[in-house]
Amino acid sequence: MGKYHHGDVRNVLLQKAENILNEEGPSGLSLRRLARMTGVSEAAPYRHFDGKDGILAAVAIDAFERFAERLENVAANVQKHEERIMALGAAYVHFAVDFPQHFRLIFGRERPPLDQYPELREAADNAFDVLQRAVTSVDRRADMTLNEAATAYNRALAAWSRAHGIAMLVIDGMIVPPADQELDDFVLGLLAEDLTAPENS
Amino acid sequence: MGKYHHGDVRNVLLQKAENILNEEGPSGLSLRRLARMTGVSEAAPYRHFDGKDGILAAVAIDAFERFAERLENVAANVQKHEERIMALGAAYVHFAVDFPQHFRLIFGRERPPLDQYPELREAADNAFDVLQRAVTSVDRRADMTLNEAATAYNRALAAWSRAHGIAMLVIDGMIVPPADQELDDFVLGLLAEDLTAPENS
DNA sequence: TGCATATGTTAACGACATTAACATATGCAA
DNA sequence: TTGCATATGTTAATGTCGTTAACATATGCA
Repeated sequence: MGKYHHGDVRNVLLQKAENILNEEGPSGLSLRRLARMTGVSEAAPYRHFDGKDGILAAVAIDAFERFAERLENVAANVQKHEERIMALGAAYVHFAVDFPQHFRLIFGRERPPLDQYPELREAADNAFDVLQRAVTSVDRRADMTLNEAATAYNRALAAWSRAHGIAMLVIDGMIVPPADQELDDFVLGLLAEDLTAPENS
Repeated sequence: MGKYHHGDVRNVLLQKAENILNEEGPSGLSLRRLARMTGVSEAAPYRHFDGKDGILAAVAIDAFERFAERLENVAANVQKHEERIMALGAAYVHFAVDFPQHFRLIFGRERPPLDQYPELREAADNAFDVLQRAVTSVDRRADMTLNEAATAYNRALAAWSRAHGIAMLVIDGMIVPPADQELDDFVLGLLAEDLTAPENS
């Protein structure tokens, strides 16, 4: 009785899911609506994905890959260590601003559990590896003492935390970047602030 | 026909809502379940709150107040400017770790719109005022130039961003604080890292 | 005492995620 | 080519949710 849809339903679903996520976030993404928009029955998505979490996992994998790609590009194109850390931070925030919902998805509580989606775990690990390698690369010398290694690790965490905080506060609207300044410049300025420095910057 | 519940339903609902939120987050908080747990009909909460957002707003107000209270305590008890910034950052993260769901609620996308809940807006503004005043207090001199004022503001933003980033990454499990170290010490170490400093810390 | 209002209740509506039972298309083996 | 296992659809059902309407009872004040 029922007419069949053309092929490639999986990709169409995934594409529309990305669009909806971008506009309304994970809670606005309804499988039924998604199915209706795709012109397919309401149960069809379950043939291609492991329920709602399955779709979110697929979108998150995509997001992680694009995220890692951007970071890798930046890391490869900036030679000096300090500049690279800064450039990475700016790219980190820029990605969050460009794809706020994707950013929230890969970090927030709505992300499907990594244990249940091995590919998702892989994508996540890869993205964070890129980040950490790029930040600590210069410090990874064979003759490092344990203490030096720990310091390098702490520097990576500090850089990451700062970029993450700026990204979060900006996409949540708690920080409004000045309109008369490039986003990257604004971010670079914040990253470079040293809280232990004397009063006058 | 129906038996009536005793008085003070509003507070009982609010209390249970806090508990559920702590354990399962905003999406796990269902009005119907909440009503059932309270031993009241499924429509009763609507007599006391403006739907689900209304309950979340009430919880968020509470969270903002406790948050501001902690920050104020710290700010009042640390005299030296740099130390105060650091102590505030540690308290900020500590609150997030103690009440991760509350922290997420007051910052995240699930927070009810401030426009629709004036008391919520007030609570939010107050909390951020406490923060910003404490961070910039020393810099608020009458003879400040415009440039100096901008710098002070940037320092506040930088401090806030860093603490926020650490808080988020820790409660999301992306950063695992070392077990052999006090949380506050770990946070203080991260906050003090200067990314522009030479390699050896 | 009487009545407006606050506070409850039941019952309904529509959206949702998920699953079971069933139907059709597709590709590979004989 | 035929036949069948499997992939991919469909419809229909279950149970949850937020919300609201219609109705019932308690409370406090004129």
